[in-house]
Amino acid sequence: MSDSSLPDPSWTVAALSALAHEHRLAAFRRLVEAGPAGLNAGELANAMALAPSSLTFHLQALLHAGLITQRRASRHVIYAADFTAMNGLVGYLLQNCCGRDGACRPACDPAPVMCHPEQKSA
Amino acid sequence: MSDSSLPDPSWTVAALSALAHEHRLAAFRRLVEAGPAGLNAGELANAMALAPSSLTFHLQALLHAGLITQRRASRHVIYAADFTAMNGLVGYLLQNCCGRDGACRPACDPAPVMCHPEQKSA
DNA sequence: ACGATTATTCGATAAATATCGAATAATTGT
DNA sequence: ACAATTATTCGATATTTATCGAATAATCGT
Repeated sequence: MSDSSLPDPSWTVAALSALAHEHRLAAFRRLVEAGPAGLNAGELANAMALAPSSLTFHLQALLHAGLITQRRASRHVIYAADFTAMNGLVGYLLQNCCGRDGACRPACDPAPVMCHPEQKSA
Repeated sequence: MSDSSLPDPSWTVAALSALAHEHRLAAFRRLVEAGPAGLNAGELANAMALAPSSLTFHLQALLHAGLITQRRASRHVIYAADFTAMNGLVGYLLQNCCGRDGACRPACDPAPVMCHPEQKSA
């Protein structure tokens, strides 16, 4: 498998823009930390010192770029990182911005790694 | 080994911002294509339909973020992609935005790859 | 030294982004 | 139904970004 359909440049720009902000990168990192369970808007706004309306503004940017998902649980709205989308973004960068002969390829470095991720995915 | 010093979040935001624009992503991709030899400002401005002053504006953004290098050759100014910097950016995303158990790891997929880039780096 | 070539800086201007408080919507508990 | 809780939308405003033409700087050829 390996879905292999790479994102197009215009989506990539949207995704990069979404992450290219201090607060949004921080929020996304927290959501990555939280895993599929996600975090609600209140927890997030509380953790980062931000007005609720400002946080919503940033979450909309991430949501619109498809990097996070949104669901409702009673009166909370829960956000979670979309790892598939992030996967697409990293894939795009590796394939288009790192040169043909892998001039930049940190991915395999940190561990011996046998190059066959499990990809559990929920 | 493995330089291991990861970029800090604030540099990461700068690098993401630099790439988060249609023209800059396109320019960077061309520079990646061109490899260490690079391209001069004129070739770049010509290839993309952009006023020279506008291109300079975008190249400064990439340069300031450390994603490209600049050197002079007679009356041309030649820009080249900095693969080490790109490496750092991808490394940051993989380590901080992809979950602990590698929820997003496309890097090892495309090729068998033996993970030893040359990194000439003049 | 002079004109031609190449690129950057300098205004000026238009457009997009980020911020917040106040008003509105959605949901729950009583 | 009503008050309380949680989150979003709606202005209003300040800041940053992007764009271009014109002026300046740097280098080359002759």
